[in-house]
Amino acid sequence: MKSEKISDAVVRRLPVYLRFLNQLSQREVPTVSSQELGQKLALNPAQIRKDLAYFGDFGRKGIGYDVSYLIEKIRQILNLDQPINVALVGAGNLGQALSNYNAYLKDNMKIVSIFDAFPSKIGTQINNITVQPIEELKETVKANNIRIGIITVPDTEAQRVADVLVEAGIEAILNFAPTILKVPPEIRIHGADFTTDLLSLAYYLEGKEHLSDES
Amino acid sequence: MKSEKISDAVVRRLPVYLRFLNQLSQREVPTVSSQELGQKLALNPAQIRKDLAYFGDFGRKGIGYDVSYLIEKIRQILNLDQPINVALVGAGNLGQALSNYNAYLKDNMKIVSIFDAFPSKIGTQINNITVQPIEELKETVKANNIRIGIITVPDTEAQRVADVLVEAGIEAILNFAPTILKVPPEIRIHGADFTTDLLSLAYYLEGKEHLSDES
DNA sequence: TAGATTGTTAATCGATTAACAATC
DNA sequence: TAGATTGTTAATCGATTAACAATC
Repeated sequence: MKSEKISDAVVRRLPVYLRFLNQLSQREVPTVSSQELGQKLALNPAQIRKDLAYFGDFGRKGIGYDVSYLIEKIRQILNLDQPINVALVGAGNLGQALSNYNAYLKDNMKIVSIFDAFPSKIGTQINNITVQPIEELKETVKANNIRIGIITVPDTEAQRVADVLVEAGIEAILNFAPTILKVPPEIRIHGADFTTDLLSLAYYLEGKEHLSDES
Repeated sequence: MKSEKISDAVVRRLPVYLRFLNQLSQREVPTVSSQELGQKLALNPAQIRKDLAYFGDFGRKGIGYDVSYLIEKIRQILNLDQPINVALVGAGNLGQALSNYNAYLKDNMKIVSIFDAFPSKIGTQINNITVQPIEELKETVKANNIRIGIITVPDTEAQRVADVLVEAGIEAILNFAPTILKVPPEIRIHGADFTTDLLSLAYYLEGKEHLSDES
């Protein structure tokens, strides 16, 4: 076990491990090797061992990793052994989809409040949560111990919403708007803009060569 | 201009450049420097110049990049100078959100068909597109020159859908299901699972130290 | 004991950044 | 001409992978 700084690349693989381990657990598989994990997750086994070894000696030589134990450990590392409250800002189509999509519920994460700026949205119910005006965000975040904010507003509003979230004391933001947001360095922010993903896929389409002008 | 292989990291930045350039274009800004791009996009200017130089000499020394010209070039590189048809598989909440979210329309990408396995969904209209059964996917993809597939079905169905898309001759897949899909190497696949993003954010929350057992 | 598999060091690979001559 | 900024090479940095002693 080292105490080097952990790179984001490593951290982002942890939920991937966790998800697959949960599947193994359901099937009551007792142990798993880095070999098998690597095969199923399309990762190098050495990388998996190294990732896990940053946090502790979780495996047993000659045996592999105990599935239940590793799940418990990864959940601890990711702070998922405590409930984490999330606020969603933007009750449009995407926001509604995310709030319905409660897959992270079992991981102790829960959207507890939803905000919108549009008057016609305010007061409506989404999954038993009443949509509140953004003016109430700060107070609600503090009162409900909300630590993560999800931004699903139009890109023109995203920076303003980010500012409000930061002011309210949120610690991390998942931003679905296609804009680079400016936040203080202590706030963790991940971009989740799928239009970027989709457009970049077009690069790989065949049938048209990328020739320079002077060809 | 080189003809090295272009890394995916570079390709994924191109849509980010494009998006910001489009904003500049709307404001009728004539030219932009790598310096300014870097500042606004939180990237190193040298990296931006290097990224662009892979594809051609688009800038002018002492001046910067002509906004309109660079937009045109990046669109060509990304194959966005031709219309690209997209199929969406999974007409649930997320799928509906994506199909409403027509931000990529202006980039020549268009969802032209929507598929679902659930009988109650089939025949319903989403944004003027009639939801079809997955059985019709192969034929429709071929008939409509659909080249990209978006998967928004439950993870248990994702691999099966991917197989159908591949068999239908799709060239690239954007997968929102939280599973690692197996596809032939010539198929480009990007994962867009936001639960991974969200869970990894929890790692960065303060207030609980990651101590080893023997501390 | 023999086979399997970890944790970790060293080697490799690739991506980012700095620096600067060329030139608008 | 002086200032700005590119394109590109070289230097740096960081992440991935290979290899293997330790050991279950």
